Amino acid sequence: MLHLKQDHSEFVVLSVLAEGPSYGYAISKEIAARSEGAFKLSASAMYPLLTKLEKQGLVTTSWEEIKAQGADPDSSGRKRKWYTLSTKGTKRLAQHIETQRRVVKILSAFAPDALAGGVGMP
Amino acid sequence: MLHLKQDHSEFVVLSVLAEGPSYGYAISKEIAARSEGAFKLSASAMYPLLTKLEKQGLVTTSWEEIKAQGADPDSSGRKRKWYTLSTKGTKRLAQHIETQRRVVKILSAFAPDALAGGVGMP
DNA sequence: TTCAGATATATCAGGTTTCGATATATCAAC
DNA sequence: GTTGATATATCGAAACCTGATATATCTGAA
Repeated sequence: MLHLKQDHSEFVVLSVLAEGPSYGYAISKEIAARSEGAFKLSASAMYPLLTKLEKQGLVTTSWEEIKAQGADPDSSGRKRKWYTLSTKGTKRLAQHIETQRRVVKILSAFAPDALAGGVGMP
Repeated sequence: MLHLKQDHSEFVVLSVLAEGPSYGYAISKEIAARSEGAFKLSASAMYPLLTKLEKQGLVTTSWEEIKAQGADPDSSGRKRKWYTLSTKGTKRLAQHIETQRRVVKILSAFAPDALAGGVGMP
């Protein structure tokens, strides 16, 4: 299982948010699901990262109160913080994709036999 | 220009050493050359990394005295530290290549249109 | 009904890594 | 002689990741 870091984390989170708003816990699960368990973004890495994205204006946020079925209307319930990709975030994602392409292409120059044909080939 | 970090740095350095022994400064230049200037591994990242590789037994080292043409035979001259890939290092490089393949493959699941076909395609 | 496990967010200390600056010293070329 | 390239290395500041910890709620099985 590969622990995501820095660039990959940001790319993957923005990528998930590109399909619609989501929140920390769900993003974490989505990453594990889409990577078939190969990628892991831990909670202690996730939340600081989301805060950073918010500060940079790549996402906007809003809180949701989660009421249980038949719960006391006055009870506070659980809270859920939704993250929505901003225009700036969309642009950043495009940059990440372009960078990733470049990196993969150049890395293949350091291991031609092994990496060439490694992606998108039949 | 992309600054290499952690995993990529190690992979690229081992990859260069796989073609024969080399030394810090030359490795740095080789990386810049092979990536057409796109990758940069700074000296302050290079030397700690090489020391780490040595401690892990992935490379073996030896010092060379560089004498200038017609220089005083007693002068100390410059020193050059050669790094040679060990058997363990060769195995590690193979692991890196395999990991890199996996990562690229899985990342493409997060940006299918953009990354699929990005490497090794006509 | 009780209790474990999942949901949900967040912070902290500790360790690693990276960057930019700095240091030292030799060599080649002009 | 003086600039720029060669060559290795360390330092402090900053950024980052991990594992642990904290808090609190909801769901489902025993």
